Parts: sequence; structure tokens; C-alpha cells
Amino acid sequence: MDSATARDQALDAAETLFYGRGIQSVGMDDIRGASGVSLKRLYQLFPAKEQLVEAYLERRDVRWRGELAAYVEREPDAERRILAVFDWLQEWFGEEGFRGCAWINSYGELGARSERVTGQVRAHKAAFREYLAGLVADAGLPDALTGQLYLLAEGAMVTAGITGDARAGAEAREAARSLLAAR
Amino acid sequence: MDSATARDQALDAAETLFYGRGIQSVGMDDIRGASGVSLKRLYQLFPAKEQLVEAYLERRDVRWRGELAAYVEREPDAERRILAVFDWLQEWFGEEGFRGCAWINSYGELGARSERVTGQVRAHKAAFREYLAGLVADAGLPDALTGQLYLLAEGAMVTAGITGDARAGAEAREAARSLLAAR
DNA sequence: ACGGTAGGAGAACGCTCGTTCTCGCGTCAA
DNA sequence: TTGACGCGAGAACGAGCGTTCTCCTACCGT
Repeated sequence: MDSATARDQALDAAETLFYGRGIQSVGMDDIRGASGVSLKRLYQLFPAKEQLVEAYLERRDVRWRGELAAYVEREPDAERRILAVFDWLQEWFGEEGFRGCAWINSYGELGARSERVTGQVRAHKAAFREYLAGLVADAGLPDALTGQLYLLAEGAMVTAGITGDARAGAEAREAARSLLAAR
Repeated sequence: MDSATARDQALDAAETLFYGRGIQSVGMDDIRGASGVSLKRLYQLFPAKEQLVEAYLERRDVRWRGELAAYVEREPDAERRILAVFDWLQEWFGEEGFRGCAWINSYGELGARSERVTGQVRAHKAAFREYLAGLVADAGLPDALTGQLYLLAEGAMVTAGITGDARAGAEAREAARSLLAAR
């Protein structure tokens, strides 16, 4: 097995386990068992657990935002694209194994202890907000809407995670529609 | 020192440390050091750490909702009371040592592992939502608004926690005002 | 005064887990 | 063929921590 595939398998296992059970309750040995990558190899690829955590969050960030953008781009109308964000969230909430936003959860778990994790969470959230800002600008809407839509999305993610109920997505979409209609 | 004050001091220390540094990174020994309550006494009062965590969340829940309600009640107008919720959130966000919502953070840290913590988080959020529902009903507004306002509040809490910026409170208040005006 | 009990300080125990080390095997170049 | 090397399996090490135990002191009723 070459380094690249070992890295991929390690990250696949890390993502499944960290997201599903939390970061602190997953040991490096669990990663080894789930990935088939030996401890020695794991520590060659990621000299410490924290770096595996960072790599997990980074790879997930790229994929998460990519999937969102791909979904939203299927909608041609600029204003409807904003609502498509909430449609996508709702679909995500309904997925098997959904356990809330990985970054919000990671922040709750490690934000007080790891600067690097906090940095990654902030970067991810800033990127998502920037993405929303772009959609708002493309629709010719005032930038003040961005923060409001962003808060709705965050509220929906955290609520869907805690209650396990995808209804939060629909409520957020409704609220977003009201805000768009009001301005 | 009698049992009641020992319990109070233990809970005071638990609240400061658990909220400020996360639950898992605070040991029972830290609680002892910060509270002055011996380990033996701690384990008499709370037979396991998880029960101290539960007691911490429960006491904080009562106080948090009490303070919110006391603040909101100072506003006589029913509709403005809803906005007062967001004013209160913003003041909270600006407080020294604010580190986000204790329940959201606890859920991120322990939600995947502790049924009881998950239960407490859900109960707290349900109670907050119910409180909002009461304000909405008192103002003669449609109940559909409740969920939307709730999501704004949750989004503001999680965002203020992650960014450390109280601006989220003002944005949420603005969004709430729009939603109230639209209906 | 004195035996008994509660409580404090902190050592001890056992487990988990991040990280490193050992050992043995297979591979490959010379 | 052989010796160096890479790698996997898993033991080992050391720290942290939840929980319990030991020992000693102080106070209580009689």
C-alpha cells in the first residue's frame, strides 16, 4: 500500500469515527483498526493525533463546501440559489448518520484546548459566510442580509444536530424566504 | 462546612471550570482544588463525575432561563419582549469569559457518548423554545414564527461562541425585527 | 478523659490512550 | 546469497484521571 492510499484510508476512518463518536473518544488504535493502516504508518503520516484531526477537518471542509456549491449551482436563478442552500441543508440533515455540524461539535469538544482546531473552525465558518455573501451579492441583495441568513443556517445546523430532526431545515428556509421577501 | 454549602461550592467550581475549559479536560482533582471540597466529600455528594456534570447543567439551566425571563419581563410591550430576548443575548455575548452556549458545547463534547447529557441539552433547548413560543403567543403572532426566532437565537449563540464577537446578537435582532415586521 | 466517628489530605489503584519500541518477516540491490 | 531496510503486529511506556483507600486529626457525647 503506497503512502497516498494509506493516507486516504486513514482519513476515511478518521472522518467516520471522529464525526460519529467525537474526537476524544476515538483512539489512534481505533483509527488503525478501522483503516488497516498500522500505527507506525499513521505516525509517519501524521506525527500526532492533533494533525490527523486537522487533516480530517480540512478535507471535510473542502468536500462539504464543494458539495454545497455543486448543489446550489444547479439552480439558475440567483435569488433561488440562496434558498437552495437551505434545501441542501435539509437534505444533509436527513442523511443517515447525521450528527450535526462537524465544526460546531469539534469546537465544543476542543475549542477551549486547541488553538489549531479553533482556527480551523473559524476558517470554515468564515468561508461558508463568504460563500453566502457571494450569493447575496449575485442576487443584487443588500449585504446586511448575509449575516442574517448565515445565522439561520447555523441555527438550523445546531438544532438539527441536537434534536436529530430535519424540520429545522424547513423552518430556516421559511425564515430565509421571509427575509428575502422583506427586502 | 455543611453539606449544602459544600454542594454549592462544588457546583460553583464545576460551573467555572466546565464552562471555561470544557468538561473532559477538567478532572475531579481540579474541582477539589477550586472548590476546597475534599474528594471524599465530592463523591458523597456526587457519586460519579457524570452526576456532577448533570447537576452543573441543571443548575445553570435554571439560572440562565431565570435571568433571561427577568430581563425580558422589564419590557411591558409584548412584541418588544421578543426583541428583548436578543438584547439579552447580545449582553450575554459581551460578558467577560463568554465561551458560547454551555449546552451546545456540552453536546459537542459528550452528546455522542452520554445519553443523560444529550437529554439535558434537549430539555434545555426545548424549554427555551417553549419560552419563545409563549412570547410569540402573548404578542398575538402566529406560532410559525417561534421556530424561526429560535433558529436565529441558536445561530447567534453558536456564532458568538465561535467567533467571540457579540455582533451576532445585533444581527439576530435585526433579522428578528424583519420577521416580526413581515407578519 | 476517652472511644467512636466524620472528615481532610493525599497516596494508591486501575484503566485508557498517545506515543514509541521491539521483533520478526519479506523485499530488493549488489 | 546476503545484508540492509521497510513495514506490520503488538507489546511497552508514561501520563492523566476517575475512583477508592489509608491514615491521621478533630470533634462529639458520655
